Amino acid sequence: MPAPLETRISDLDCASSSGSDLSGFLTDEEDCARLQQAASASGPPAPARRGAPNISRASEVPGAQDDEQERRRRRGRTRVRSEALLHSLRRSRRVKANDRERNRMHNLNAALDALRSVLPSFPDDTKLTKIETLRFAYNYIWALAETLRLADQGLPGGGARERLLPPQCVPCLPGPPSPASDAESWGSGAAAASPLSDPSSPAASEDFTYRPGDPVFSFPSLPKDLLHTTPCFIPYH
DNA sequence: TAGGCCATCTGGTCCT
DNA sequence: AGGACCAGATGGCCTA
Repeated sequence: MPAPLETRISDLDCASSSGSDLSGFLTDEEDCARLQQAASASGPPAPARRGAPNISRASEVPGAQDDEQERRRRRGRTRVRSEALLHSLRRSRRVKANDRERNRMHNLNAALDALRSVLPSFPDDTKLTKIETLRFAYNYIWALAETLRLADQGLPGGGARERLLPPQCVPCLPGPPSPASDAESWGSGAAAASPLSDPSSPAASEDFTYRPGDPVFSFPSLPKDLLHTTPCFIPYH
């Protein structure tokens, strides 16, 4: 059985709105305040103050208990008011959900910005779109793993990262997963799950081809001028 | 002006 | 029950 309307309304958290731009709608605080005001107006009468005489409205208005039409009108007004309150309640919850959703998307965008910041830099005034950022990061990881794998195949003794990547690329790279950060340990996991054997890897897609010595980022949706200003993807000789 | 990208709103579904 | 997540809809802005 649902809680009484006035109880649910009083439970509303009125302090959580972020002051968002909701032109045309009530803010959360406004909604809550209005709901609570309406609830106090239409809810059951407040408990009598201690010592105050407990006198009902009906007894205040002699003859009102006999007026069936008046009671019916009051019931109708109460029902309409309750429906309006429920509508406002839904509205208030919707506004709060919108607020959370907005915040969630902001967090997602912040994560995308963080991802952009660790990808090799493009010209400062160029910002990758969301889909480009994800594709780029995917290819970037794949290419690093593939470069290490090929390098470690052809260059015994490891150290492929240092040999293959120019010094300016080092700040671009995410750190290795463990403190033992030699090329073998860094690349072994990727080699074990080689992108070449993965049908979802760029190498397995007809859109992507990778040959040693090629610039490895060549997915078609990225503008060519961006690709050619990428500093980090040509194997270092 | 069409198309791409983005932010926001919204209702449904899943999870805790 | 409430929050997180998701996908669709919508409108604004920008660019070719």
